[in-house]
Amino acid sequence: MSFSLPPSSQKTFNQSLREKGLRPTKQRACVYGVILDKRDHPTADDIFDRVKKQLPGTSFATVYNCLETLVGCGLVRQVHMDRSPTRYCPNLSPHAHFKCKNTGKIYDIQIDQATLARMEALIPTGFTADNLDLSFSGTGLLSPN
Amino acid sequence: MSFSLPPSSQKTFNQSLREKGLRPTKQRACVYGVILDKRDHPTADDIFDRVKKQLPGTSFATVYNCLETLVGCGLVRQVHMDRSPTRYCPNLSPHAHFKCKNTGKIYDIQIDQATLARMEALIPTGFTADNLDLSFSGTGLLSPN
DNA sequence: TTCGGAATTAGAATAATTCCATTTTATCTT
DNA sequence: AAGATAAAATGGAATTATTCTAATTCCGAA
Repeated sequence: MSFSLPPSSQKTFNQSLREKGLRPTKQRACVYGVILDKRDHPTADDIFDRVKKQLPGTSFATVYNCLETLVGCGLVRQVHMDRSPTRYCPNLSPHAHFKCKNTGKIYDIQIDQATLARMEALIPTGFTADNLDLSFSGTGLLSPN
Repeated sequence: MSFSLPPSSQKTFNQSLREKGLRPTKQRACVYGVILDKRDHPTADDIFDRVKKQLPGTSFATVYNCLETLVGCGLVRQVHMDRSPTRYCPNLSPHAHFKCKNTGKIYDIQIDQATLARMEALIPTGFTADNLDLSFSGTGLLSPN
């Protein structure tokens, strides 16, 4: 029925899906699990590899389906940097992303409430945003050049 | 030699390319021209169609090559919204983008200096950003639902 | 005016993602 | 508990934006 998720995540997982009338399948749990487990902003490809170790029969399409479902439930978020492959992130608090051009590594950067408010204030009247994306690219700590 | 660009843009165009030891070819001028002409954040595809009207022999690869060159010279900027096709924009002042989910239209939103400074202040010490992207998605003016 | 590197071209190749038709599974009903 | 039914998973083909490659053309300097 379910899969090896830490108990509190398990509960959130079941609830979020059930709220939308969706089934908490083992594939969905597994995908969610690997995203929670190693918070390195994996791509669908990375996730596929990790999921296959636990559920060998899983197909690529299923990984994409599960990811779409999890995003739809608000359990994970997509991270887009330029047109590189979509990455997935279980951090639901308001945060920006920083991509190091040397290492390719992506860092979460928390956004404080005041700065968030200022950014939202940029939106002209009459427009309603349901999504905000802030990202930086450059060089991170310990990166030469 | 060159192409139909407004005189002041023509000058910027020639200078920016020459600074990098690149040639101001007619294809490059034409691509730059269509981006300046209709500031609707066109995709490479849109640009290809518009360029072909003026220079029928132009290939897709050339459009991509020219765009890459223009971006490299700082004459135009890429706009990325999720994983939809890259769009191009000649607005070089600090601005965010708002994409209306109903119409697909993209709007420029100016970013004031104070807000820009706050966003830059989010970057942790030791990190150096050479690029900042802020984008919103939601519903724009006059969009039903 | 000729040479050499830069730019352009057409088409093939790649990579991420989505689609489709079929099979399997979970849940609901009895 | 068994069967019905709708949802989910599967494998492979298809799509789409973009990049690559190899051959040709062009421009600018000597």
